Amino acid sequence: MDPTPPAQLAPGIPPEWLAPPDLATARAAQVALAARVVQRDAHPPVRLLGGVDISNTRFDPEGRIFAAVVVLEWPGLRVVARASAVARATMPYIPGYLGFREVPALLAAWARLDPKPDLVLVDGHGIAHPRGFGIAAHLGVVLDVPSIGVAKSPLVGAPAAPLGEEAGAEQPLVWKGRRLGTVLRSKRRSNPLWISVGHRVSLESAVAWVRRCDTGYRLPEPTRQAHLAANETRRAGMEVADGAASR
DNA sequence: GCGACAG
DNA sequence: ATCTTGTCGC
Repeated sequence: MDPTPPAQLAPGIPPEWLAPPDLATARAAQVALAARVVQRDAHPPVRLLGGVDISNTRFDPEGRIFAAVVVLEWPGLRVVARASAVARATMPYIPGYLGFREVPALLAAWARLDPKPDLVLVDGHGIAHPRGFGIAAHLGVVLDVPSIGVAKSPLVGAPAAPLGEEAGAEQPLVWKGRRLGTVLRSKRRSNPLWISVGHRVSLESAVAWVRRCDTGYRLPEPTRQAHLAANETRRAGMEVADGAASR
């Protein structure tokens, strides 16, 4: 693969905050960065949508993270660009600190992406997080790019009331009496999606975009395509490693 | 102190 | 996140 161009960080983001030495520092960075999250629509007209995800290999001694970011045209939802990167995990997976583990790899892939999307859907929570700084908010603030959190399971909070069984049913996501997002059953007989603001979008728009990106699957198309791309990247990366070892 | 806990 | 093809159920 090509050398990784330096990803452009938003002004005022200390690079060392991307890889804190310990959890206490990481936690402090989250609290400070969470203050920068913009929970209203402050983005250009959306012509290009983005999707990001990562893939891991079970028991990988190298601890590699295969990141992928895709761009889809709107409307149409066709993939028009893709980029990927491989990075070494700096941290293990710790609930509440996912951003520190995955964002560095995503930034590397992002730097190689062209064109850049106007709005990105991230696999994970936005502000629906103990300190209001889930990975979607993390990536959004660090790049200062509009983002939406689309998680497949809860981290904090619960639906305000039992969620309907039918496709399209939704309930407010509430935690400690606060509205953090929306729980949406995107498909019948499937577990719901946990949607929350990432950065520079309102919750209303976030939910609307996820609904618009429905292509018949549980996951919205951008995130679904990113997941496929991340897996392809992993397989390709593994082949290279296997080939080098066996030939 | 105990249990929960995105990917 | 990942291991894994076919299979049972809606």
